[in-house]
Amino acid sequence: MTTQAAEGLRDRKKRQTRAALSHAAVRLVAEHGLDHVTVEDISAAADVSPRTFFNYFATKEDAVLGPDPDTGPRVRARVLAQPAELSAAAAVREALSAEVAAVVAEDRELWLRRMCVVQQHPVLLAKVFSGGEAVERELVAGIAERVGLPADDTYPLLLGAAAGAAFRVAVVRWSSVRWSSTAASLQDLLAEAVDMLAGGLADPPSAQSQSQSRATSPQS
Amino acid sequence: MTTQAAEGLRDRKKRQTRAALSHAAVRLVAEHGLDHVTVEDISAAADVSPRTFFNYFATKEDAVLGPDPDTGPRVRARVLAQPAELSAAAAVREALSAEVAAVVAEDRELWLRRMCVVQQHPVLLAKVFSGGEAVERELVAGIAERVGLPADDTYPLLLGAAAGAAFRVAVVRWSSVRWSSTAASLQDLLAEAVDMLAGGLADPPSAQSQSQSRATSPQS
DNA sequence: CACAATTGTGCAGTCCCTGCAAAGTTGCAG
DNA sequence: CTGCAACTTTGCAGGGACTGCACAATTGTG
Repeated sequence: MTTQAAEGLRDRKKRQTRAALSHAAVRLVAEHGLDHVTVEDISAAADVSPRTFFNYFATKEDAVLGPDPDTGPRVRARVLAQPAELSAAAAVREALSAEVAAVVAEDRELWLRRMCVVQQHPVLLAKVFSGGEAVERELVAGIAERVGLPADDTYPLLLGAAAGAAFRVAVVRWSSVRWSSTAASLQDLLAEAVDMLAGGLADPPSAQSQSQSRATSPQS
Repeated sequence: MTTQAAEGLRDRKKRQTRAALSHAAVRLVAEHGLDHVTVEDISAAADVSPRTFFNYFATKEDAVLGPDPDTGPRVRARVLAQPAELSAAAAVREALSAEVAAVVAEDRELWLRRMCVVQQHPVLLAKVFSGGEAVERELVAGIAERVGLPADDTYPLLLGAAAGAAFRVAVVRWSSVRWSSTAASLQDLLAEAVDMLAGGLADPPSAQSQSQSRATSPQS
């Protein structure tokens, strides 16, 4: 499904090179830290010239966290493929959940290491879901198409951005909690976040001194 | 209010230098495009050495879109200062609305130009609300404190991230619509987005062909 | 095998960004 | 006002990201 049968030698090699660079980047950065790894190191580990590196990735960060090029279209297709009875928000939830499941199943080690890297370099968080970039645009396009609104309308834009936010939060919590006793799956955390969004961010789900008593407790 | 009386010559000069660099950066980039302006150009326009530039901003982009250092704490304080009867989501809405009003009133021209820049370089969108950076962290901390939850709990993280997403969407729509006939204010767009979030992203607010086919089917 | 198309590579060069140490400024106490 | 301490600015040297360009290598095709 991910690899077409009718694929020439050329495209296969491209995939391999790209994967080699990505894997090398993730491994080295997880091992030595982002700024202790140069593009030269990565290309050397992947057996290509440094110049070739930039034929595949625009920046060093992209090699570590950049999604492969067909992630966007795939997510978009997933959103449209959800049963028509689902609300748009539910469709997005299911689509993302399916995507996470597929991606983690396919390359578990890679993603575990990626999460280590993210934990050490929160700056890269924006790129995990490619904040505002290609994937989110495709997602927005899919939502827009599904609900029959223009892609620059508030609703698709907001649902797409909110989904990205939920995804980011899920990743953060997952990578910060996985060292503790409770090991929640990324999908569960994602579902939790999306459900909370769908619930309108109603006050707190489980605070101690909350709904009424907040009025009694002076804050500032 | 913004400038304390008890402020030495030193701090005043620092403020001035920072503002000069920021203004020069925004002006030049709006005029010539992001990659046709070098740090050297900016520092020259601000009458400081290139080296000094990096004493104030870590990156070129920060000089264009980076919020001044006390934005984070200010937003946090705003969240905590909202009346206790408000829900957390409502408090965030009011806080952001107030922040936008204050900031736009104080330096309108600067912000208009900033929006031009953002429109030309969507890559910078993440930095408008400093996606995942200082301001969002402070916002999350404020929310957490307000509702009495730890700052690494899902709820504060998600509300903060969602607010950032709403802000981004509002800015996008504002800067893409302001050339058309309908000129909505940034605050209105922000309120619209936050309300949509608070409504749980209920299906489409105004879809044409969907309303019936979806209305018959309940969401999960 | 010849030919076109695509991909890999080396090279030169620009620019971003940093550490360090030497100036120049400002604040302050004597 | 004078000397000292704290801080800021600046120049310099340098590493590393990234790009354009020309050329070599490889693959697809007739």
